[in-house]
Amino acid sequence: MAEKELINYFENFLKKEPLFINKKAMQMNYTPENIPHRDDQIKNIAGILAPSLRMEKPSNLFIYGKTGTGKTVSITKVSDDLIKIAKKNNLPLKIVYLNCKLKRVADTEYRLIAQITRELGVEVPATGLPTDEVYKIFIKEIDKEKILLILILDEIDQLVKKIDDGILYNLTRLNHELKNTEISLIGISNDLTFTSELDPRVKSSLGEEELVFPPYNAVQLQSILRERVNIAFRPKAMEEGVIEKCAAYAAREHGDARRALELLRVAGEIAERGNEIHILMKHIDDAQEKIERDRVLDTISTQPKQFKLALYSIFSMTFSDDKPIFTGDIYELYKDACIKVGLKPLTQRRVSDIIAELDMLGIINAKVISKGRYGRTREIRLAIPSSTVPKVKDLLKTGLGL
DNA sequence: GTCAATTCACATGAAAGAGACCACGGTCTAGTG
DNA sequence: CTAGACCGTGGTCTCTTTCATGTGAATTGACGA
Repeated sequence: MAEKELINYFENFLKKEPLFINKKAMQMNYTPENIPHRDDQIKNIAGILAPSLRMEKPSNLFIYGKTGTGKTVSITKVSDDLIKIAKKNNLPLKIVYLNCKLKRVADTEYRLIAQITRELGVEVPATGLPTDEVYKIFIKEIDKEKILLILILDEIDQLVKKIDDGILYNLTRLNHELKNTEISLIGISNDLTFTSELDPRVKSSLGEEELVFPPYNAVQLQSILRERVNIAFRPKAMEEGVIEKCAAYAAREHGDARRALELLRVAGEIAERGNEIHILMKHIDDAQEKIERDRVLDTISTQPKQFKLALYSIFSMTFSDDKPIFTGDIYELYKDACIKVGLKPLTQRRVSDIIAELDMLGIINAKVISKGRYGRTREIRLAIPSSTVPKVKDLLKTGLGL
């Protein structure tokens, strides 16, 4: 770019009215003033938690709902307000919110307890201590004076999937050991069938109250989007029908409001970068593609080397609809690739697991089929658009030093 | 032709090992008065 | 005498390996029509 052009570009940039006026409102961790279409649920939660203000232990609560149905916003809203009131009246009420899905934060029993203790203001080493030692520290900390602790465990299904439900049992039973303090648990789960796999004892004590967050429909999504758009964008920033389209896209994905907001935000960013005055319909499509591509590239780049190698082997196969590929083929290719890179190949057992995990990540589709006399194996197909394959391959090549 | 047994090529489970990371307590060392 | 360096022990956590068991339908082969 020539000198003059660049200057012009910057000047134009400055002159141009920005699309966003408050981008924060479109970001995920933003808690809006209003949460539309969730009045009933919020009232419900408030009603259940309200006794805590009188220092009575609220019932344990269980909240279900698919992703992006407003569970987390609702609960943070209620707990924020609750804390405000408690502070004003000098009540010893504490609320700890934890997301169990976050890797290396709360995905094991040790780390969960350690993290809660940290939230309460006591430093605990990240590792090195026996688990019951951490329990002791935790108990000592909360039980030294009379407080009421409300523990919110988001994505609790992940926790139970990774460990077992013994930890929940321990937590519910903790109240018996505490002299001063009482603990209430709030579990949030994306998986509606979650409790059926729980130990009946845990199930009954945890699910004293239950609440379901139904998915938003397209009309509700529209009004949510409108509300946020008014805060985030300057007036008349988008073409007619853009919001409707966003809502429709997200409604197709089981009414995920988070998705809808992200879509609109990315569309805005694309429009801004393209020097457009309005967000157009086509920006939504571009955004959809970009989000998907970024997701894939992001998940792949954070995978360990062996995963990349396995994936590279998969992508080295030629895909066609009439000739699917199987685990055995991949493993042969994978072994060759290992030798090329100078890595010790893993066993087939492990590679089998890796393929299953890549399937979970949505990068490939691996279906277990039986070929009768010719054995049982996974039939592997691509789950990403073929247009992104070259990009992924490049990423893998540089990542592996091929 | 029919039906049960066989067989393949992995899937799936459980258990245990390796190696990284870390805290704690005890011992050693060097610097200080 | 004491603060800090340096070990050994014991703990968690992730990634793997090893060993064992499971599995669904194409194939096979016996059997009867």
